[in-house]
Amino acid sequence: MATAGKKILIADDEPDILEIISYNLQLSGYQVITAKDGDQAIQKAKEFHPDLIILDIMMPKKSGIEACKILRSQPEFEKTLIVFLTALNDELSHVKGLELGADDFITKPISPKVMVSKVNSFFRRINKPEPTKTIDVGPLRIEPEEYMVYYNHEPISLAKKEFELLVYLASKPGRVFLRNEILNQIWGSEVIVGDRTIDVHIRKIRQKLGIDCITTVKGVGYKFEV
Amino acid sequence: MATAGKKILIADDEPDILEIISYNLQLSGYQVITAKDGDQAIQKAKEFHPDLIILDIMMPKKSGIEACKILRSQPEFEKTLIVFLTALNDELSHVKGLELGADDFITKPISPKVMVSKVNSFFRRINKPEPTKTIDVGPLRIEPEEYMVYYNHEPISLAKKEFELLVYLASKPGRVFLRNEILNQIWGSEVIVGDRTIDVHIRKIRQKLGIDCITTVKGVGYKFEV
DNA sequence: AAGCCCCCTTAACAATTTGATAATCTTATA
DNA sequence: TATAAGATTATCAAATTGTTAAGGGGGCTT
Repeated sequence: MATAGKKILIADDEPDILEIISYNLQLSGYQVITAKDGDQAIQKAKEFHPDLIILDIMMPKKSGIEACKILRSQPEFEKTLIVFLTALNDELSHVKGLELGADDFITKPISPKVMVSKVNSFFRRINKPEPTKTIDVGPLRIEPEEYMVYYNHEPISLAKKEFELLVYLASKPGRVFLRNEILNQIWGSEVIVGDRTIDVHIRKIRQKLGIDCITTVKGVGYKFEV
Repeated sequence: MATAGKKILIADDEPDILEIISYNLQLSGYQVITAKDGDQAIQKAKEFHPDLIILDIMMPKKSGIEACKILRSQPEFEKTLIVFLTALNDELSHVKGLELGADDFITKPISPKVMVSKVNSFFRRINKPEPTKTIDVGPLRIEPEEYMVYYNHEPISLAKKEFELLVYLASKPGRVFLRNEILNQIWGSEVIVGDRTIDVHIRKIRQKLGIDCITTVKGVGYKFEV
C-alpha cells in the first residue's frame, strides 16, 4: 500500500489493546504513536501531527470526547481525521460524539485485522489525487496523469521514483534544486537514504530519456533544462 | 451549490437523529422530508417523489429493507437513489441491502458533517453523465447498457465487478487510476476488501479479453490503453 | 430442497520490479 | 594534481503485483 509514512495516534488506557493494535498497524506500514490518557493524547498530537487520531472514549485524565473537543478547537487539527473507539452499546457517547465533529466511530471489541482494514479505508476516503498538469518542454512532454514521458512522441516509461523526481525537477525548468530539497520532496523529511541514491535515480532518468536534460551543479544540486 | 431544491426523504425511528440530520441537510440547501417508520416512508415517497431516500434499517412497521424492496418494485422509484442507514457492525444488512438495489449505505453513528458531505457526493455521483454511451477504442467496444464487451464484434461477457472495473478504466484511456481511486469508485469508500482483490479482477479481464489493454504502473495503479 | 454454477473474495505462494547501497571509477576545480 | 563530489555498475533486499486454487453465498434449475 501507498500508506507508508502515515502517522496514527492511538489513545487507550488499556495497554494490551494499545499494544496489539499498534503492532498490527505497524505491520501494515503505519507509523504509530500511542497515548494512555486524554492529556497525553493531546500533547502527543501537538508534537507529532498525526494524520489520523483514534481516541478511546473512556480514558483517565480526559475522556476521548474532551480530548476531541480540545483538539478540534485548534486550527491545526481542524481537518485531522479523528475517530472514536466506543463500547458496543454506548449510545450516549455516540450522541455526544456526533456534535464534536468526529469523523467516524469504531466499536469495540474489534479484531486487529478489521481495525487495520478500517484504518486503510479511512485513508482511502481522504486520499484524493492531486490535480496535475502536463509539462511541455521542447520535444519533451510529461504527463503526470499517465505516469508517462514522451520524447518526440515516443513513449518512455519511468519507475515511480524516477518519474516523481523528473516531475519535480521539471516543474521549474532552469531552477537548481538542492539535494536536500529533493530529499525532502521525493523521499520525505523522515526517510533517510544515502547520498548516492539520488545520483542513481538521476542516472536512470538520463539513461532512459537518452537526452541530456538534467544538469549537475556540482556541490549544489541538479536542474532541469532543455 | 447546484443541489438547491433537491428533495431528500429520511426515515428513522429515533426523533433525535432525525432532527439533527434533517437540520444539517436543510442548512446545506436540501429540502427534507422525514418519516418515522417504514410505512410512512413509503407513503411520503409516493407523495413527494424525493431525489434521495435514506432509510434506517431498523424501523417499526416496515424495516428499511422491506421498504426498499417495495419502493424498488415500482417503476417510479426504479432509478431513485436509495441508501441505507445501518449499525456499524451489521454486515448482514449491508449485503442484503446492496442486493436489493440500494445505492449505498451509511453507517451509524455518523456526524452531521460527514452525513452532509456524503449526501453531496451522492448527488455528484448521479449528476455526472452515466457511462451510458458506448466506449469505442480500436477493436474494442464496450456497451454499458447491455453489460457487454465486443472484441472485433465477438461478444465477451464479463461479470459485474469486472465490467464496472473495465468501464471505469476505459473511461479515460491512458490515465492511471490509483488503487485507492479504483477502490472508492468500484467498491465504495466504506467497503473493505483485501489488496489482491483488484489484481484478481484485473487478471480476469485481461484473460477474458485476450488482449493486453490494461497496463500495470507498479506502485501506482492501472491504466487502460490500446 | 438438493444440486449446480457463477461471482466475489481471500490466502498462499511465485514472479517481478523497484529502490538503496557498496564499491569503484571519473571528472571538475581549487 | 590532489581532492571531493558525482557517475557507474552490480548486487541484494524489499515492495509490489501476478497466479492459482479454494471457499462462501446466492440464485436457478430440477
